[in-house]
Amino acid sequence: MSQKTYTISELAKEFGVTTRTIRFYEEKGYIHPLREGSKRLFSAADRVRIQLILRGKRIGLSLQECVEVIDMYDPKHNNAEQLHSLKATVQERRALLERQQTDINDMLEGLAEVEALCEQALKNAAADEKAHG
Amino acid sequence: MSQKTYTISELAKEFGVTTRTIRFYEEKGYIHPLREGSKRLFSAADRVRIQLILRGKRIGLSLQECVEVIDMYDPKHNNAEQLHSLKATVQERRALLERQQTDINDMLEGLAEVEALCEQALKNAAADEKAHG
DNA sequence: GCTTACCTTTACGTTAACGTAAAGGTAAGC
DNA sequence: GCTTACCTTTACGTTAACGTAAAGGTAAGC
Repeated sequence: MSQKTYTISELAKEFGVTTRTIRFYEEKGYIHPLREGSKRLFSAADRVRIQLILRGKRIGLSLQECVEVIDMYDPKHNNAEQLHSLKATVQERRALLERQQTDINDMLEGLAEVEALCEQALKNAAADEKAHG
Repeated sequence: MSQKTYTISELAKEFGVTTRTIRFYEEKGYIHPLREGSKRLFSAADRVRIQLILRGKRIGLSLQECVEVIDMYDPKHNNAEQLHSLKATVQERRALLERQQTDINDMLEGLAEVEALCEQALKNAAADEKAHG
């Protein structure tokens, strides 16, 4: 049984990006799909990798940073000499992400307040309408 | 008693950005410091606004998006006609931020695992060292 | 066999968010 | 009065992450 593969437009549609975006990622060496003739053939692993890249992007990482984080999950980069520096990188990234969480929480709180104010004002406007309109 | 003001380099230093960044924000109309002769004088309100912009940036908003969110807090934009569209904008932004939180949580979990693996491998390496070195 | 819907490469264009260099004004301290 | 440390404006440069256009190959369906 051969593995399931995907075309470029299938993945583009699934992830809500253009085919240009996916080609760009290959151009930069972030993904390496196989070829069938000249056409790209994406494996399940390619698909997951693109998914991870886009997830990283959503939290504000650059593409470069995305693949750095993703490659941390790859066992072949875990040779003993690099473990110390890898750990440092992970912890640094972690601190940054935790700071982002704080920022997001602050903003969500603020937005909840504004939303409540809006609803109150809308109610008042509606009551006003009823009384005078 | 006159209000406390700040120079451009004071704020740049406090927030860890260059003076160019702050001038750029004014250039784009995101802040409007007063002038004393040709020199910029930043009020406490200016300072807070810059702080909010930088906080927005940290969670991946564009400058434009930052000021849009910030201006939601400004009562003078809350006239009745715009409340509905304002509320929609707020909720949209909120959904996006919550998605980002999910993404960040996923990534933190993954990084915690990798970190644990690293520490284990380092321990093993140290034990190995002791046994054979 | 010809449309239609895909796919390909090459290559120049675009926007955001500043960086950087040039050229100069000003106020404080020795 | 001259250095030092600030401040100013103008203007061209840079990087990331694609967009877009041109020019063409291919496979399926009528």
